[in-house]
Amino acid sequence: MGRFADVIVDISHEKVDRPFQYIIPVSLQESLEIGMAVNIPFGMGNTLRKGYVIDITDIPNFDVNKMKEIHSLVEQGVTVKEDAISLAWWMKENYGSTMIAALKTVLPVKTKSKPVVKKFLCCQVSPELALEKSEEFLKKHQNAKARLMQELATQQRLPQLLVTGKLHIASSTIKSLENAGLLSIEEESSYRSALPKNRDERWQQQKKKILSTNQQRIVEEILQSYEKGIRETYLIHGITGSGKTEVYMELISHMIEMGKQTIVLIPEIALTYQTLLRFYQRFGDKVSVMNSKLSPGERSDQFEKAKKGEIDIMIGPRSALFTPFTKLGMIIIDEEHEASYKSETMPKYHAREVAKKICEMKNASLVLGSATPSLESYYAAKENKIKLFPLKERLAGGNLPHVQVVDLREELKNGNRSIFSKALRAQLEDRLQKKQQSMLFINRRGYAGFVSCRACGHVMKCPHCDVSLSEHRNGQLVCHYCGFEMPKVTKCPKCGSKYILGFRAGTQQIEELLQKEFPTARVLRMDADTTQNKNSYEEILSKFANEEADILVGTQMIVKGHDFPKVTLVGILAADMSLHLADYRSAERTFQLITQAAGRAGRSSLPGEVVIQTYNPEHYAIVHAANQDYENFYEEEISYREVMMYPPAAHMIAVLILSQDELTGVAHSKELADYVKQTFAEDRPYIIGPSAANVGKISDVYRNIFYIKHTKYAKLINIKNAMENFIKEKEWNADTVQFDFDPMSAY
DNA sequence: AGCACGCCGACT
DNA sequence: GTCGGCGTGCTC
Repeated sequence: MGRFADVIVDISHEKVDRPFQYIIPVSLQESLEIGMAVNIPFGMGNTLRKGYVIDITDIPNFDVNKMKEIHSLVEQGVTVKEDAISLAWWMKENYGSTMIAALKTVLPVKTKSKPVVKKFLCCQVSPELALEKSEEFLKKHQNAKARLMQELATQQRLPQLLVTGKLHIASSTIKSLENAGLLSIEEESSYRSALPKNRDERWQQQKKKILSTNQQRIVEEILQSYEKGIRETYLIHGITGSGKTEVYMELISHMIEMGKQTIVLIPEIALTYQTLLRFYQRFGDKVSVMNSKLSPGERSDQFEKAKKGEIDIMIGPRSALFTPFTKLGMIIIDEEHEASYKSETMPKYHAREVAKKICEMKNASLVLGSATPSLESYYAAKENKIKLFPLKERLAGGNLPHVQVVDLREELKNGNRSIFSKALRAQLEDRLQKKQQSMLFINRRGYAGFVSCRACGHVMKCPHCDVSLSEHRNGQLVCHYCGFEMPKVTKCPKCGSKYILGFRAGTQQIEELLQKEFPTARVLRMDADTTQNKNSYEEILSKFANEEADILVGTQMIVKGHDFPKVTLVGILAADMSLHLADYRSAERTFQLITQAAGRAGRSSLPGEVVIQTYNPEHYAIVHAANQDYENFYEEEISYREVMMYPPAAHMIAVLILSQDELTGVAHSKELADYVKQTFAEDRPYIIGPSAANVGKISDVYRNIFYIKHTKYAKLINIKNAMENFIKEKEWNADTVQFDFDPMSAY
């Protein structure tokens, strides 16, 4: 037992992102272990802060006379296990983040990112009085206060992050205004439980289904090599409706028989009542569910259960990966191509890669499944790095749908300006007569409900971000990036015209048009607007499943994992909407979206029909999606990636420079890119940029971006480390630099 | 992140 | 002179 402890302080800031050494008091000599949460006196005021012990040693690295003692253990603190610390370290190294950010990611029980506790500054006086106060402060040369009051005059409620970021306003200033009664600080959080409280008879346990020979073969092969002690990665390429979930469940039940535990990752959007139901029916109380909206208490309960071995299966989104199972046997990642497996906050890790690492550490196997595998996984399969299992038949009764591609340019030539092509309208008519159901899917990426002036073209934009405001149902104009809100305008601020209107969100417009063209049809709509309350998502789906509607209109969210046997027609209205984003994955994403949407049709003995409407019928993503031909899509897409040096053929880091000041942001990004160019000239990295990011400003923070491409991932890590040092030496205090390895989308 | 120190302008 | 806000630097 050593005398000193290396502690990482719970402050996410590069400046304090290093171990601080503390003396272990006699009272803790016996009990202190690596990974424990401790209270430590920190800074000149010796304020007690939380920290994590990452090492215990006898060698002091700091003047022992100046060293402080650990104050105490954190009551009910979560201890990070040693493997979790080394995992955090691995993530910090591979993705570039602070150690504490990595630790908190690995330690999901803590008040991690999601349990949205947002702080708001609320103005306690009228806007007029606030302006008055602002001028008063200005006269007294109290600039910071004046700026803040001015801001509060225009907006009653400000996110605290915006204030501290935008105006460099120190916490002391906020505090003194709070004490003066001019503002108050409100905290906001939203929680919801994943599991229904009252479970009806459907939650009874059910016996397993009989597997097809194909399914059985996959299960056996994986289990046989598992029993031989072989741990590898498997990719199940199962077309929609081929029964991948049955394979997972069979694998899990064998894991349970062997006394092993399983983590099942599912994209958050697919984590629905029905999915959970299936797992509960099979495994009962051995299953637990993670959900980003669970309260910290509920989360901690779940992990406590997992640690004690009271459950054998954890189902959840990305964060469920860090379930502290002691006897982990397998990690299953369903829909492994989903973009939501990539974290958007630092460290920007990919669940697939971290899962691989966890499997190596804990001696477990990794199973990936998808109808449209990511290029990454399929590439690895082709290179024999992972084992591929195709699952090419639909289960009994289901046949692949017939697909028809409609060229919208032709429709226009023939004078059809409506959203519905002639073919689609005829098909809808037909289904209504036959009393079968249809689904209409709109690819809504990049379609915001923005407000613009019909006279001069002026678009209402957020004053703090480089994005247009969207109109909400309550009439407020809202910024989706920073939460800025303002009342609806009736007059164009630029030209004074009163013809300033919001472009209705796509789905709503389609719903109205459907009602007009098919007055007898019962239409349900599902999008971000109609699924705001807790259960509305389930309500809409079960209404549709009970055939209380003929047509379901929706966005991305309707294509996920639901079986509606009576659906025989799927219409994809704007298939190429996502094709022209400046983004190397746009073809892949379009292919996936169309394939998944098309897979909704013909899930029973009734034949299915899919109508794809597009302006680019000859684009390979659309052609191959129409043929449900993954293989050829892959070949074409991978050769493009190879030529262009995009992942997975090569690797790439996106370097995002966030700055308070526009000009220094541009200067720093250029400086950093030049540094890489010069220092690593002989490694010949391929550098794109720097330039302003797509969204050039969020919450008054300017965003500049450049990309570095190289065939060797390890080389990119070297470059990242060098950049980190460069930034540290340059002391760019006002800037933050974020790294994103093999990004999922353009910045 | 948050606390203390020190600079600098305003007021006695 | 001195009071007090605001920026800067440091934290085992």
